Amino acid sequence: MGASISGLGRIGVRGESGPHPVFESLACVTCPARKSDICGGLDNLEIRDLAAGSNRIQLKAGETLIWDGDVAQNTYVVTRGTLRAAKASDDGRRQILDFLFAGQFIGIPSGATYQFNVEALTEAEVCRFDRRKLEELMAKHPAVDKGYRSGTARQLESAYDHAYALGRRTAMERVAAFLLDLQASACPKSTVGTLKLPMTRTDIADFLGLTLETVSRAFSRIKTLGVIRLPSAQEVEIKDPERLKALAGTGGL
Amino acid sequence: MGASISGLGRIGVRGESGPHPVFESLACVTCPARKSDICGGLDNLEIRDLAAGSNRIQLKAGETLIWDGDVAQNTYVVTRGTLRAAKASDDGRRQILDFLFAGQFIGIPSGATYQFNVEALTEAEVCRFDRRKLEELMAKHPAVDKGYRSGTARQLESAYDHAYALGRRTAMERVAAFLLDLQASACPKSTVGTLKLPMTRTDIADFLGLTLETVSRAFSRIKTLGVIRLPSAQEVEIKDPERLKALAGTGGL
DNA sequence: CGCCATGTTGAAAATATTCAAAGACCGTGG
DNA sequence: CCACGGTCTTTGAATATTTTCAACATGGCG
Repeated sequence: MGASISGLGRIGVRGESGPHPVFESLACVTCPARKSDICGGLDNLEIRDLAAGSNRIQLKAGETLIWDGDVAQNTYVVTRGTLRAAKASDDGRRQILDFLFAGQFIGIPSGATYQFNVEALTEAEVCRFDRRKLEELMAKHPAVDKGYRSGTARQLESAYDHAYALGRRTAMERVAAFLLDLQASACPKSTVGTLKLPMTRTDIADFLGLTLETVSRAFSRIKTLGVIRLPSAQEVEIKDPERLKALAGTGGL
Repeated sequence: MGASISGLGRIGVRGESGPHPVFESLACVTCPARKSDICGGLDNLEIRDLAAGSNRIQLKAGETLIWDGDVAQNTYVVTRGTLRAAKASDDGRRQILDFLFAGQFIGIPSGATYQFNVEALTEAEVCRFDRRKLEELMAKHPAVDKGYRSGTARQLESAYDHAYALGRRTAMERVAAFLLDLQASACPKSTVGTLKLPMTRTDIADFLGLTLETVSRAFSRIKTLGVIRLPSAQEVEIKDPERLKALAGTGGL
């Protein structure tokens, strides 16, 4: 689906090489994240400014983009693949804060350092913006400022929904709601109605505040009820969205 | 502590009356939120712009400032008292997202409507900014823009910490960490080291994703261990902060 | 002084976790 | 091409934590 697009995006911009205005702005024009928060408000001429302040980074599955505690110098827009943002404590516990798909941005520092890790779940590509340059861009282009603001607000809202799920939903409800959220998101799909999960049961558990066994049991249960089908462990076909909503307990929220 | 301050703030600005530049800017100068995100970057001359676009609202304990689903027209800065932001589902479950003390702002809409309630826990006062005027102010004063941005980022970070607590901490750890957070916050104190809780056990439970009984048991347990003292149900004296940190399991996060 | 909301404590029940074992899947190398 | 090893997933049974239900205590306020 994004093969030719990302192919173009990489012309003359291998790995961490510096910006290259003409090709970069071309890359922007065809970028899967072209309509995303930061880039969305600019026209194809204005976007050159943005392209000049950014460059692409290729990530292999498992690679870490952001380390907890690192000095926060960049903000990234995901252009391909899936990443996860997580907090880990040194006793081994982990809480995944969000799964990041194409179009989302990450790296909103409140202080001098990042307070979470970001790792690639699959092969991925991100567009890197230097914070200082990005702030200049925001000052120059109100559309960038506004996009950044509304993107941050959306992330805050999503964090609030997540808090409700973690604090007040049962295991079954969390898993059902998770599948519905994925369906509505930019999560890869094999066909419409069939999700191709880029994350493991452990990842899902760490996102939902459960154990991997509990997640697996919930999947099995929902399958047994005939609400989903599992062609493979990574593929989820939602056969009955209405009943899935009922399982998610989406009664007024 | 804020008696004379809020007294001054109310000169000629009773209830929901309109802005009154001179007195308002005076109110700003002595406002407890003078150094907060939105107002903090401006000098006493520039702040008149802000004062002209804002007005004070008095709230009684229990009053609702924001209704879930309302059109998001305002952003508020808390100038006195304590509020709570929460999501409620119509089956009676509730998740408190944050307790708001003086200096914090609330009402960052990602869409057209608010997605949570905000209610006053105590008698309170907030400063209301019309969203449209606030956006003009952000365009005009980079300091306001920056303050809003960093305030939002801080809220996002706090939401992430909360997600870790809700997803991965035990009941005991959540309660212990909650007390430490309160101690570090603008939560009212009777004396240094003694918190004056403006919220009930039920509120704490709904914030921590627990039941009120579990919260009560955790308080009792921590008291029995000699780590806190409870002069009354609403007062918590932290006798041994180090052991409280240990109970919070703050081992690397 | 007494009422009503708030808080505490106990015992039983429910939910999710932990520990354990076995099965499925994937990629690699023989 | 198939066997092998490792990772991921599923499922079961025992255990732990938290919730639920219930009763009683406390305390602020009319």
